[in-house]
Amino acid sequence: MPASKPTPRQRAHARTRDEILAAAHKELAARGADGLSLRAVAREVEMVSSAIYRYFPSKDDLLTALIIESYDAVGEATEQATGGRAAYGRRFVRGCDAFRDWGHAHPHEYALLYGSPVPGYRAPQETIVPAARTTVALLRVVEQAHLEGALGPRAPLPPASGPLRRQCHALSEALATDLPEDVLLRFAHAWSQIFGLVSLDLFGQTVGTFDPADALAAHSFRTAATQLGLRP
Amino acid sequence: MPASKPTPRQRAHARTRDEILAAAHKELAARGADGLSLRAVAREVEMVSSAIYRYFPSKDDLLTALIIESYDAVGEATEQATGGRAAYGRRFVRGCDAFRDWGHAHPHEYALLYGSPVPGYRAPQETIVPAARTTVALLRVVEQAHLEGALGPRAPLPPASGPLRRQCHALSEALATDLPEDVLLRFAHAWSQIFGLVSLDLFGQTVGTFDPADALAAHSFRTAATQLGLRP
DNA sequence: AGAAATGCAAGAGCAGTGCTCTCTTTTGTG
DNA sequence: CACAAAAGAGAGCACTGCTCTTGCATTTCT
Repeated sequence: MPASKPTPRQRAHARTRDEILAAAHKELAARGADGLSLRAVAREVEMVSSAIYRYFPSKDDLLTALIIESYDAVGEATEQATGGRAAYGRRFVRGCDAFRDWGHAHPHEYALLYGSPVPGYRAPQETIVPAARTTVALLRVVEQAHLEGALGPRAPLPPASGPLRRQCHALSEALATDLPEDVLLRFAHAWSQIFGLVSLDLFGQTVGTFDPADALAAHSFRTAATQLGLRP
Repeated sequence: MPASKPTPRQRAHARTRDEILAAAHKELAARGADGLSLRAVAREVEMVSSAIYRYFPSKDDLLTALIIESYDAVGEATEQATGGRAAYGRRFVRGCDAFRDWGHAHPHEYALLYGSPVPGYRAPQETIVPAARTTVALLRVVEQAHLEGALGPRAPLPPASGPLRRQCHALSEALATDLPEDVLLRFAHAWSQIFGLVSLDLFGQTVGTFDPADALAAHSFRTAATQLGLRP
């Protein structure tokens, strides 16, 4: 039973759902994740609060829909940025920049996705795939570089423990990639660094040190690319 | 006007304040930052909710007190771990482990300190110093190693832009350290990586990849230490 | 075309929240 | 010991998520 025939009723339902979602996004951007009030959303779309429950069984479900949309947005942005024909190092850095820029443009969404988990909220299965898009976009750049033999010299890495090597192996299979273990590890570290920097920046942890963090971010991303063996 | 003579009344006030704070900590640990309800705290200490306001003017002030306590706790833990006479690389890694362990032991506190900023809450000035303790503890290890000339070889770094060099310079003065610019930058990257990894882990961003993240964490911290030129 | 089924919005209401105000009780101190 | 200051109690306001019932509109079937 695919969308063989969207009845007028279904169309109306979907349209209202989208309206609610748009209003919720607006609220989220304006007031943040826990300032997000179902009643405020209801006011925005000129409905009574209880009517929202016809479209989203609970606030968590509304939140989930928002999270998925946001993951897709940031994933899309990063994918876009990593495309093109530039050198792999450049594409990687551009992807990082896109990630950071998106965060700056949507701080509340970023906080929702990458910040403290909302208490009582358990991320459902369907968020996992969109959540991975950003990371995978960056990883694909490294993968392409590796496949073309364009990966330059890298500093030696400490030896990996048994469990860690097993996780790398499992991850390789899950991602259907044949990146060598050490590249995978380097990528994990690079992603930690990138994510850490952007989070420190957006969560206000850089005040009094590297604030604004633009210059540090540029240097950090470039360093990460270099450590991965990506050439500019 | 220092605490020249704490009157019985002041003592009682301080005692009650501490009780409230302890109860709030308990609530925070149990239910998380926005599950933290003033009324629940009041119930815990067997007071009526309005009575709390004699001790904390608002929920934000209570939160601030909690934040400072928590920053001090994690800072203390990290400082402890970086002490001793072991090699600098070991001490650094131990500090990282302590940071991560504290986060695992107090996930809600970690989220409060390092996660999404609580909406509407603006961290007051007095949180800045305790907030820096953890980072400074790790930095001091690097500093000591540098002073003793024990900093080993490091991979080359991309060139730093003008603004970045200025920030490094200002930071050096603020920290009263004479670490060279490149070491400061490497430290910033290392801290980003450490922080990023712990946050990814604690915020559930590693599911399906490196989960549990213990092995990756160990490798990450070791790598960070190596990149800083710290010898095990 | 008329009747039945269905989706939908509205409204009231519950239990909870932060916070303010007033009033009474306790308690340390001149 | 009397009194003023501090602490606690309680009611109340505006808000929250969520549930349930009640009419109304629209679609679908006969």
